[in-house]
Amino acid sequence: MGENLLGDAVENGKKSPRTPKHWELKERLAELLRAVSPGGSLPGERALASEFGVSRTTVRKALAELTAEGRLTRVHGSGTFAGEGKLTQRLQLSSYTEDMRSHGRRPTSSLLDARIGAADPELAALLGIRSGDDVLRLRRLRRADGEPMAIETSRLPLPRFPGLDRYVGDGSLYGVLYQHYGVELGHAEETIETALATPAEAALLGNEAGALMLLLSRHSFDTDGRPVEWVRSVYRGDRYKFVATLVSPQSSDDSIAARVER
Amino acid sequence: MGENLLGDAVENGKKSPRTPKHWELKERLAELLRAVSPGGSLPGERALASEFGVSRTTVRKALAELTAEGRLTRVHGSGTFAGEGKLTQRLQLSSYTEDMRSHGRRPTSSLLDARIGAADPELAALLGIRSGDDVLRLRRLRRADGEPMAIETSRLPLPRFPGLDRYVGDGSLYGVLYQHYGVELGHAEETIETALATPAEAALLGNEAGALMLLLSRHSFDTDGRPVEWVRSVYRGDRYKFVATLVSPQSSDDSIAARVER
DNA sequence: GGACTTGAGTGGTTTAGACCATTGCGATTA
DNA sequence: TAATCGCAATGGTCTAAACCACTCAAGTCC
Repeated sequence: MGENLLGDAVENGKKSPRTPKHWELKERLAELLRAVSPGGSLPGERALASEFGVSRTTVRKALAELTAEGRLTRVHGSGTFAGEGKLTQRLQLSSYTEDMRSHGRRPTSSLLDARIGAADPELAALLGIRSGDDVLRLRRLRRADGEPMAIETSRLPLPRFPGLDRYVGDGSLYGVLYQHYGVELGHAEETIETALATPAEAALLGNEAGALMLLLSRHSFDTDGRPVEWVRSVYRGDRYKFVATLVSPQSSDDSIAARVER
Repeated sequence: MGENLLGDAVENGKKSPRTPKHWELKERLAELLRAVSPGGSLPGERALASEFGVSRTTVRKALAELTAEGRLTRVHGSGTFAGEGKLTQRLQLSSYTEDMRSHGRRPTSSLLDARIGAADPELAALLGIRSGDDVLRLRRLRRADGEPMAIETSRLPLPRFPGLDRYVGDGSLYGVLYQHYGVELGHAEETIETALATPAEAALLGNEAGALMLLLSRHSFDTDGRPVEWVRSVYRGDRYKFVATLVSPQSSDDSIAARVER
């Protein structure tokens, strides 16, 4: 079995028995969980603690990991329930709306925030403007089938899109850019990393603070290669995964990726 | 300010002051952390607890989050230290080795495991073979500058690559596939999601069990569209992030060439 | 009937304390 | 000198207990 690999570090039968209780408990709870259909409920923390003969603290540590993995959902005054699966989001230039619909989900998006501020030097460089120029900052809450999924913060260079703030609503940003400014997206550079939910994000997402998140940053350019927007989005890690299709670079060995990156 | 959005849920001045101590503590520790250069050490848990007037449990909760975010590194009998930054890995068909080198890192890769087993129906479908056919399973530990970064588990259809198990070592798998079987990769489908490190993975990565991980699954095909391998890799979420370049779907293939010049 | 109150049960936070496992260094020893 | 031992400090695990915040349904009141 796979665990044998760990055994290598152990000299002949001396100090192997150091398996924390919450690991074992987590395994047993995961097993118990398999018998529960999505949305079904589990016993309370205190009941589990006495049933397995451990403290409530230990139970909570095991439950916390299962929750972080998306296998459990916990509701404060209510109980602990089996988790739902993960949705997938394709990494592509198409809009969130299009992509969700293609997965048979009903996407909605609400504007939380729209404000204008001055660009700091770093942001100015990203957006191709001068430091101190006006930047439009939009915050959106993305939902799928009514469930909050992600918080998206876009920043756009106002000098390039004068009056953009007046066109923006709950509708498609890319549609506005095309209709009013003739801008089409050409390519984008995305980075994906892990993060933990801040209290504010958790409150908006119906999540818990400290929950696992996928942090996606997108730097978009138009078909002429000029910067269009810079976006940071946090997605619920327990409900989301990303999909990308990669194509062979060999067709022209001097392909895209390696050289674009300075 | 942005946080005002949260205030909507609070009725007139009644129950706003519900900020857990470990949130506030985390902020203060993060601030304290800014004054420490990467690798520098922080006070011990007990010292922090008494200094901030909270219990050690609360300190540990705050430290745990900072650790999960990669801002701290903790070493058991030794101490707590400021974290290093994150490396980036490009999502592309090129090999791990190439990619790391292009970032100025010294990549190494060791074979942990090579075994042959029978494919279950699901795996058989992924690899384009019949259920029960032989599958070669390879487990590799990837390092950058000697530091363990990821565990990669590849599965390849032996009926398509007879004798492959004899060619495999610490070298390039894709090189072997090309030289002995004339196979070149055409495209791949990748998914990225969050996960937590299992005890076994943590032991190999020098990590802690329960640490944040990026789980990357890759389904690779050759230039003829036939399945070549199915890979699951876990990357340290505190040390890694992924980068992808997206191209516009509407302006077909030649858009790539256009973009390269940019 | 409808609105309100109440209380039991749930998960969330925090404490104080005990003990374990690992590390690293100083003192001791061969 | 070089190896070993011991010990103190560190982070890791676990407990028992208290209290808070939220939910929901049963009961109450109008």
